Order: sequence, then structure tokens, then C-alpha cells
Amino acid sequence: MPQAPSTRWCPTPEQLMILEEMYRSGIRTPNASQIQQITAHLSYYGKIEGKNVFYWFQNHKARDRQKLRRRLSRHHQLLHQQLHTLDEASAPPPPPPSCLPHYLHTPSQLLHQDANQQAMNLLSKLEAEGISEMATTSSSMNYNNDWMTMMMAGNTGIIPPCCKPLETLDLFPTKSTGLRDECSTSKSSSCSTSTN
Amino acid sequence: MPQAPSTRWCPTPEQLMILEEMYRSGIRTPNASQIQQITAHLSYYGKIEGKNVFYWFQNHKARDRQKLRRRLSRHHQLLHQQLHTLDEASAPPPPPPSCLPHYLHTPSQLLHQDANQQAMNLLSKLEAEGISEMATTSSSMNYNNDWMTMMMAGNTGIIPPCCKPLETLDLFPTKSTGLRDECSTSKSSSCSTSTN
DNA sequence: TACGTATGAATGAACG
DNA sequence: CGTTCATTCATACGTA
Repeated sequence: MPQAPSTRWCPTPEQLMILEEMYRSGIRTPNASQIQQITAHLSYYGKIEGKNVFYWFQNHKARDRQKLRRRLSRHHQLLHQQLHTLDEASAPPPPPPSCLPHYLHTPSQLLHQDANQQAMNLLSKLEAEGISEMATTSSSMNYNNDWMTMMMAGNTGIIPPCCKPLETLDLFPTKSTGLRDECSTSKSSSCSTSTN
Repeated sequence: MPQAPSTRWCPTPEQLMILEEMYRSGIRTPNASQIQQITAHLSYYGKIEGKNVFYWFQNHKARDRQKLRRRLSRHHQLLHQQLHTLDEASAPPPPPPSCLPHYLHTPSQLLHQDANQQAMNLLSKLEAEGISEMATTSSSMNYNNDWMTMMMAGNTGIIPPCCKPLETLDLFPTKSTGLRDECSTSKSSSCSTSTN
């Protein structure tokens, strides 16, 4: 017998259409109640669960962001190359990628034009990284989280009651996820616990 | 590079087993010393840090609770639906399989919920940490249970202030947040949307 | 047959 | 603690 049933939810065209329309309308991360309603609506067109809606939005948003990120990194690469090339010529202004009216913070955000906001949000992040490119080198994360170590080291009971060690101000607010391309798909450490 | 800068902990099966066992045994929020011990023990089976254990319990508990919440909200929703249905006494709409619906339910009401987003932010105080199953003693673990027993004994012994050795399930948490995650790998029929 | 893509699902990490 | 993000896994479909 062939593979068992697909196990996973498969959106019907109608469901997909509605979902995309909602996404285009600005819904990115519906909260619990929204998900409930959406699920209720979509259940009319086929079997669907809350988690499906949840995952759908999560994935859609994430992948949208992914594309954007890649594009931007490309652009930055190109720009850097250009800068490098024009090094002698003293290229004055690093032109912003795509000028978007990065303003709208209106409560009617859910109605239209949300991608812009998200894009800008992401953009600024990447911008900071890209501009401050610095030495990427071993970008194995500056994860020097001593908080746990510190907390657990030594006395476990005499932790001063009132304060978490105030966050040492970061030099860069960008947590620098590395923004590496997923092309390389380094599956070196494949922790596939595939009990599947 | 043999080891990619994955930076991300990936639990080995043994580690996962132990963690789950401990979780089932009732450990939900290990304190610093417990985390330390757990980490120490698990480090035998692979690289692991305190924060990994910490995050693991955080996530596991959170997602467990999400599931519970979702179930409960669904029940509530169903109840509501039943009430409404009874009230309306209208026949349930049969889902149109193949053809497009006469008209798409435009999710208009869903679009203007920006204000409603914060609607359900209150309520919800009680938590239900469903600890149902106790460890199935001597099930599949050959490890020295000494340390674990000791730790858990310490757990039950150290349980300080007010709370329970084992949390009991709340009947009706007046909360409807999160219905997002769900874990039940529900086997459903394969979907063939392809025009194959 | 082998690879590339699209996407549902899962989870480690982190934020607010 | 609940929520969100980033990454990865697993699988179906398409193509050379």
C-alpha cells in the first residue's frame, strides 16, 4: 500500500483564496479570536483547524520576509560592490533601496498597506546590519549569555532579590541573526529526530 | 567546516527522552539548581547548555498549555455554535466540494478588528497545568534514576511557597487566548487539489 | 532517477 | 508566561 494519507492539511482553493485575501488585506498575525473566526469561516469550505490558520499565517509571513531579506541583501551586496568599485570616485550617497513612505502607524493598519510597514520594519533592521556590516567573520553569534551561567554559578539561593543584572547596553541593537542566505542550506547538524 | 555555526542546540534522542520523562514526572519550571543538574546529566549525551534546558521547559510547557487552551476554546466555541444553531434552527450548510461558492464570504468583519485585538487581554488568571500521567516507572529508562529521584524529591521538598506539588486542571479557564498551536497529528485524507 | 521548489508542520530562541 | 521570529524538517509536485 502506498504512503498513508497526507496527514497534513491541504487548503482548498477557496480557503487559500480567502487566506490570501486576508493577508493582502493586512492580517499578518491574527490573534486567538481572529484565528477562531477565520477558522470558522474557512471550515465552511473544508476541514480546517485553528493550527492550520495559525501556521499558514506564520509561514506566509516568514517566507514573505525571507524573500524580502534576500532581495535586500542582494541589493546591499550590489551596493557594496559598487562602492568598492567606485571607491576612488568617492561615491557620496548610499541611495536607499526603495523609498517607501515609512510612516503609517495608524490604527487602520489592518485595512491596507501593511506590507510596507513590515517591510520597513525589516528593512531598518537589515539596514543597520548592512551599514554596519563590520567584520562578519565568525558570525557564530555573539551569544555571550552569561545570565544563565551567572545565575547558576555558585550560590543558587543567595540571588539578590531585586535585580536582574541590568542589561549591558548593546553596541548594536541588531541582534544580528546573520542574515545568511539559505541557499547553502548547511544541513550539517541534522538533528532529524524523524520518528516519522 | 565540519560543524556549521548552527549555534542552535539540537537535542539528541536520549536527551529528549530524559527531558520528556522529567516533564511527565511533573517538572515544569526547574529552578537554577535543577537546571544545572539536568544540564550536567544531559551533557553526557551531547552538548547542551543550561539555557537549552531552560528554554526547553519553557517551550514545552507553553505549547502544552496552548493545546489545552485551544481545546477548551474550541469546546466553548462549539457550545456557542450549538446554542446559536438551536436558536436559529437552520440547517447546517453542506460544504460545496468542487465548484466555487456562489459568493465568497468576504472577511470584512475580520478586517477591522484592530481595536478588537486587545479585547481579550484581561481575564485569564488561572492556569491549568495538566499533569496527568505520572512516570510509567521503569518504562524505558535504564539511566540511573538516583539523580532524578533525588532531584525530584528535592523538587517536591523544595516547593516553597504556596503552590501545589502537582497542579490540577482547571475546569474552565476564562481565557480564550491561543488556539494556535496544536500537536495532534491528525491523519486526514490526502488532499488532491492538483489538476493532475 | 535525481534534484529543485513550494509549503505544512515543528521547535529552539527570544521578546514584551 | 504568552507570543512571535527564525530556522529546519518532511513531503508533494514538478522538471531535466
